[in-house]
Amino acid sequence: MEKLVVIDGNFWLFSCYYATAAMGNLMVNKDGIPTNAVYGFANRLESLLKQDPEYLVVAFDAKGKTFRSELLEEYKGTRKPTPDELICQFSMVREFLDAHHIPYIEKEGYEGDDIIGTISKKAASQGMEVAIYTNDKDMMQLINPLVKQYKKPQKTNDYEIVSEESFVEKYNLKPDQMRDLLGLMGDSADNIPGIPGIGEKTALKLLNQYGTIENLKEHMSELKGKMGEKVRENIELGLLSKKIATILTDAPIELDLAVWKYQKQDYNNDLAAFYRRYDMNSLLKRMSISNETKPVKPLEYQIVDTLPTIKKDSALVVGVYDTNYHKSPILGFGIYNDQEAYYISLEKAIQDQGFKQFIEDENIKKYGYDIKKCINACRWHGLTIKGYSFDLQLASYILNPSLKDELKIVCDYYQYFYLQFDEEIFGKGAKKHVPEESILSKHYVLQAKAIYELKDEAINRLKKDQQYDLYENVEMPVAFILADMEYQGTKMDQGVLKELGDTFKTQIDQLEKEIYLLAHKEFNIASPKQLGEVLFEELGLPNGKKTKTGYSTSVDVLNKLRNVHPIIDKVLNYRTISKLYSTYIVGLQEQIFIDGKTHTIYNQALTQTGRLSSTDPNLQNIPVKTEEGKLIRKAFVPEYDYLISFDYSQIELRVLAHLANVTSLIQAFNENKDIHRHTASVVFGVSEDEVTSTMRRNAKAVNFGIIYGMSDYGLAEQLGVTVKEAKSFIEKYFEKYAEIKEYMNKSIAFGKENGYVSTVLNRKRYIPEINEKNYMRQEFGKRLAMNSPIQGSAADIIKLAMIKVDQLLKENHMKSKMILQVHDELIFDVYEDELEQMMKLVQTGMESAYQMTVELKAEGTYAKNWYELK
DNA sequence: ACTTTCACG
DNA sequence: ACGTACGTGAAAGTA
Repeated sequence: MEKLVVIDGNFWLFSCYYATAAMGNLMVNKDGIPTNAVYGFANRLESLLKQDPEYLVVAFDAKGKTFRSELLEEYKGTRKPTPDELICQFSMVREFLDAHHIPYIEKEGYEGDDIIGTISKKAASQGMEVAIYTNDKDMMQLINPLVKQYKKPQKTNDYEIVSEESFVEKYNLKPDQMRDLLGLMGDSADNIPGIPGIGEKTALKLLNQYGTIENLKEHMSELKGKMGEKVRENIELGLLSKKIATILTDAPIELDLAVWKYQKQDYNNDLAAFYRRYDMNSLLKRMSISNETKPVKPLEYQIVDTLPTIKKDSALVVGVYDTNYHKSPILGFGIYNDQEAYYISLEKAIQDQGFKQFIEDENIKKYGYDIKKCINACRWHGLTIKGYSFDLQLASYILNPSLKDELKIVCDYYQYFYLQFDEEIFGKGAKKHVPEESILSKHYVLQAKAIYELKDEAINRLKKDQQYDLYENVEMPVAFILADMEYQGTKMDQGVLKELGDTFKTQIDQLEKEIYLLAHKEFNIASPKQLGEVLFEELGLPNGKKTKTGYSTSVDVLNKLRNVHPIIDKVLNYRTISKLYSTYIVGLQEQIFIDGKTHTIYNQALTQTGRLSSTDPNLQNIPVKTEEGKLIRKAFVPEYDYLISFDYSQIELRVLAHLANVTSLIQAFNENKDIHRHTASVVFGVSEDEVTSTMRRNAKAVNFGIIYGMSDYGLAEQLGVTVKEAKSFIEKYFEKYAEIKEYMNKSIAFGKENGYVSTVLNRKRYIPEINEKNYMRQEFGKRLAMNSPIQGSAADIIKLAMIKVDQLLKENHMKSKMILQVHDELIFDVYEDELEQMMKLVQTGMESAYQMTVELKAEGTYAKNWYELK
């Protein structure tokens, strides 16, 4: 039997919206447009399509009034206004269906229900089965032996099927009587009155006896008591309600089965474009995984055991299997230029002279994607790649730092759609595996081809945006420096870690016992849920903040309770030590290679501001603020003789002084003053000698706050003062430093106008939030506009410093090595006989990295381990 | 896979 | 009246 699937479009869209919007995390695309409802809709549709429906159509409510509101003014009158974030998705879902080539119907003057009613009646009269996808209980009146309702329960993704049989069983009524039932009992969702005083139970009883409201009217004189009175009084309202609850089955709509016939497509470019436009990457991914015949650029290549002589510049892809490329296998290499295309496996490549000649010839330029990864992965296998001259990842990151790091996504950004996700080739999670060579080789050669073909486009875009200099003369050189730093690694003293770990472990055990004693029970202290229950329910401590899931037990909450109960101090202490133990003792120990060093991975194409980030392990957040945490740093030792560390003094404030051209700040910096003291003296109107420690502390907080685009509330929270006091600090500050106020306003205006802000080296950050309607998001956008140029320019400067210092080290033939970068700090592993010279070179390099109206100042020390530095 | 917490600049 | 400081990564618990 033929089957027609009808989707209640409005119901789906609303339920998808509220299912996720209620969680408070509204999904948006890159431009800040909410997409959650359409995303959910698309997900539901995709899983439905897996069952290959024969005929499929979606029904929507049309704009404007229907006959129902003519009959009853207050119809649907109690509905909350539809949120703006959903309204904008009405047209988006139609755009989605158009892209998907799925037909939909809307008709002025009719609701989606009436459309569904009409077409299910017509289809059933032709002997077709009909499946109506909705949870709306009004719709149950349409059920008959051929028409079934498919309701989606909240939790599962399976549908509950309501057939005529199951309906009768549940209500002891015919589906058609649903109209009478609603007419009698009313419907609060649609604000249909029904007969006041009659609820579901009475209505069912009456219908069992009289069948319809019309028949009830004939016999209503028989009814006794209060109930009889109510019925007689409002029977007309009941009839009107029934009329409103009746779904039309004769709307002017034709069965258009030829159009509704569902045709499965192998690949749909419109849909792919839609998913990309709204950042629905998982759907995009699923779409490409589910089909095998999507267009792939014709590709001819050879799988070779020995590489022929290559003379031309080529794209070179190194097939690194795991995310940590310092210990990952390499599967093989893809090589492409406009005349040749090869794949060679690692095994063959290692033994092949042709391959060796190719990668080591620096005159043959190579183009790659994440060249630092390629270079270092190869080094661990004894292969040296020279002549990498282009990195598509870095180029794309400069063009837009918000791009995701996967090559396929980046290629899509250039409208180059011929690649597959790594996940499609290798699978994910536990199912990740190496595919057969034909698939693998094709993937890598296609990637090489993409890089080769996109190189000029990327460079042209960089030049057009005047960002080529930043790419070519900053990011590219930094990539090579970082490669060396990572490979060089950081020597670890494992004895120190072991000993410190034992101490921490003892302390943890001790604290654990004490906490159990104070709590009168044993529980998992590391579980915020259990801890919250113990503190705020069992011990009855005053609870303040709540999180989405329960009580907040974070430091700032617990700190306020320190004097209330002795358990708090123990818990805080337990937290600190456990953190140190698990993250820094155990975590670091796991990351030490057989050479006794850690080899971190710097992500150079991740942060939105231009900073680096560090993983595996993260060496940019080694404890320093508390004494016990700082002890971890004793484990970081030189491989050679000493460690040197130099850090920029107040680089972000100096950048701000420069960008905003703040005369008095510039002067204070150039006179080498204590900047927070200076600020305090300016803001509080006293001489620098008269600045108290509180004044300095407040000024310092305001100085930091300024960089973050501070709010009075945020500052108050930070300083532990009232919002009013915080506000007056800020006002005074802006009064004294009027240039800063002016600069911030200018930044915001620029961001609004252009959709991005930029740094001293023309690094851009796009800020779609700044033009959103949502107040909170817009404010966030403004803070980004204020903060990003400052944080980003500081990041630019230290990158310049790295290049400069690296150059100085080379010119002076130093054997010492740069090993770490921590945002405003550079750390070196140095030989004793170079110590003095290194101290000078590093300082010079850092201080002369970039010319501003403010001088740059770098301060440094040397020591036998990281703990002793500074 | 997500949330909470906490380490850093 | 809203609800709030910028940028990160790792571990553990929860679902």
